Amino acid sequence: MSRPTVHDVARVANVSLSTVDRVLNGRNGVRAATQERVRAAMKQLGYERDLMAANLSRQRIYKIRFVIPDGPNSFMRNLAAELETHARIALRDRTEIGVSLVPPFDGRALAAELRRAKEAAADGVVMVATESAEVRQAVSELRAAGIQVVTLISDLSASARGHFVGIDNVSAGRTAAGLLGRFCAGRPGRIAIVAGSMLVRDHVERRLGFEQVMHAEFPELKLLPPIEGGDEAATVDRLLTDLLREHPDIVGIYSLGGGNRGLRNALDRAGPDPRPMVVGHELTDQSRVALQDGVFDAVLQQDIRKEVASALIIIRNLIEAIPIDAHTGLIHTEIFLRDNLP
Amino acid sequence: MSRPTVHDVARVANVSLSTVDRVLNGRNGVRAATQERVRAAMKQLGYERDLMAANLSRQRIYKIRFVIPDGPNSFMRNLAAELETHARIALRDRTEIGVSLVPPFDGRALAAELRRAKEAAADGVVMVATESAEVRQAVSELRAAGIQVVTLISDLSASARGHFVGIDNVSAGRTAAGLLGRFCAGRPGRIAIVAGSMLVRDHVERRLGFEQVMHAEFPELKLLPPIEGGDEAATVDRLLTDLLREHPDIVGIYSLGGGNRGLRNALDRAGPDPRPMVVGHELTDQSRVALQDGVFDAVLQQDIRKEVASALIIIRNLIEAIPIDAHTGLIHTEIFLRDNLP
DNA sequence: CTTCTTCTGATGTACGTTAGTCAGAAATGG
DNA sequence: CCATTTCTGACTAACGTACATCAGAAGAAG
Repeated sequence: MSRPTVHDVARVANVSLSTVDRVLNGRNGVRAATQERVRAAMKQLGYERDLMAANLSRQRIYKIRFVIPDGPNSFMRNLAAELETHARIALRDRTEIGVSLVPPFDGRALAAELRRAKEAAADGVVMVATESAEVRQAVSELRAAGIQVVTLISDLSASARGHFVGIDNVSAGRTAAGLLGRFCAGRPGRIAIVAGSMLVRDHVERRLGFEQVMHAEFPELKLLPPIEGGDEAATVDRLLTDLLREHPDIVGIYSLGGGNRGLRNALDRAGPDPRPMVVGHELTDQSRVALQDGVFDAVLQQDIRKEVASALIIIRNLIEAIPIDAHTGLIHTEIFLRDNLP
Repeated sequence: MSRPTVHDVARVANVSLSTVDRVLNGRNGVRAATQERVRAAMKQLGYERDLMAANLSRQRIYKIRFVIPDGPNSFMRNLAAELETHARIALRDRTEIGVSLVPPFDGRALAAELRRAKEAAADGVVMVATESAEVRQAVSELRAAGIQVVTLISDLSASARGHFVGIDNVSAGRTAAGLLGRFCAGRPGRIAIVAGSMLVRDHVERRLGFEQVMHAEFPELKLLPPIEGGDEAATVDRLLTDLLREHPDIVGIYSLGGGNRGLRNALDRAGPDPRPMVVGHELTDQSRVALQDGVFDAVLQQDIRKEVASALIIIRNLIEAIPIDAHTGLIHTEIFLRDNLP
């Protein structure tokens, strides 16, 4: 049996095709009682509109805008590159992808760009969020204008965004602690945390999860307050070099953001005496080499391709009001050791 | 600019719509020279047939058959359940999913079921492979009949399958060794390997990767030959109990298949003296509890939902001869510690 | 140059939906 | 009960492709 069509619905509800169409597309001019009859028929038949036929008919093209941080961060550069290739493929699915770059960790600039997406009449926006009142305000405006918003990689708190696609950053932080704690087994000392900025939620959450498990399971390891390197190699290098000089008893480092090149420089300069164990994030050219050289012991990673693919599926479902499978947006944190590098 | 249509191609190639259609769908009755002109026009315009319109027109429904092992194995039961829910969703994409269960580790039964799928004129088959000449033969027949074949979870060697969806099992084995080796640091002894059957390629590959890294990086740990429990709790229990009695110096266990309930029973019976470290596969109800109780130290896991989703995308692309993104089928091995259980 | 075969073009219908027009029916108000 | 408003039905043309039919053109063979 093939699936029911509008014709079947019309027949069962004892109305004309036009009326079914009016109900289906929320046009006015149908009495409440008749609407009910139509809806009942749809439910009875298990009618689901054929999205392909519908889109074909209405010549629909989904306009999706990605708003992502600019700058030297390798991870974000990979994201931009990934979007390039996706743009071509997505056209097959009637999806047009645009990309805007904004300064990182800058709520105002992000909010301004979001407003621009609104002017451009996008159907949906996918953004790497920075926490700020202005951003939350801009997101509300977008949704009020009927534009769907999905946060990618870094979420917004208490936000009106339709969905989040990315890893569970609290869990990632906990995992990092579980690994780093075990790796440092038997040599108590201090743990340094290198963050990008406490303005982005993913970094905040990773720190939170990390500290939870560290305190609970590895009390012999003392946590230093995080240094904020802005994901820039030079800053990380400088801050970490100072920190290492100040605390010679650092046995482990958790790098929960970018700027890993700076981290490596600082470590190389400090010398290999009792090399601290290092857990980092994001498999980039730098971190991959660092793993192979034994400078990094583990790297936590989110698969950016899968995230982009998920974000596209989710935002299209949001636009079409199709229920979303809870698992679609949940990206697992991958763990790389030297042994399972791809 | 919207994408070009057959009309545009016809205009540019200076032929009629009918001729373009004949070329596009490989019907005969077009001179070679004319075919060339049409193809040139398509390339020049960057024409891509609109799959949605095409499917709408030809009323195509993709018939996909999943052939998976039957039996008490929780992991496979989850897979079956997952397929149930997918079956409903997939209908939206003109995809009809059928499921066949076959006895596990039985090449003959699998081959017979594959032939049945051929009779049923499926468009594609997704199978959890068992290594056997009969199976390879049946797969060849399917492909000769124009039926696409994708292997899921466990691959076929030198096979004619169109694609494999699952984790890199060699890498999974290496990862397991990397973890178990580090966990056993400082207490040399023997390592037990518990497999399901050496007839399925995923188990063979996991063992291979495990032994690679164990020999290379942790030579102080001696590997025992694997026991084959057929993924059945009772058998695993019996074999492992014997093994533990025979070798009191087992410090680590790698369980690369199913039957984890039996493993747990055996361990509980042996008592907690110097509890061996355990790395297992697949997050099921049993293994989750085992992690929480500290009986398991790590669980490697493949996300079956993602695998099913990927398999569907891939087999549809195979059917339509759409190029396949190499990353679509690559499922990452997820690592769960007690700290990052979902 | 004719006859026959092989190509090609023109045309129409269909797929399931959107979206419009217009006439006529039903409900509402007075 | 009539005038007026609000609903409803019948019809039509798209969207991009598939597929069938038939007439006519071009080419090959005689």
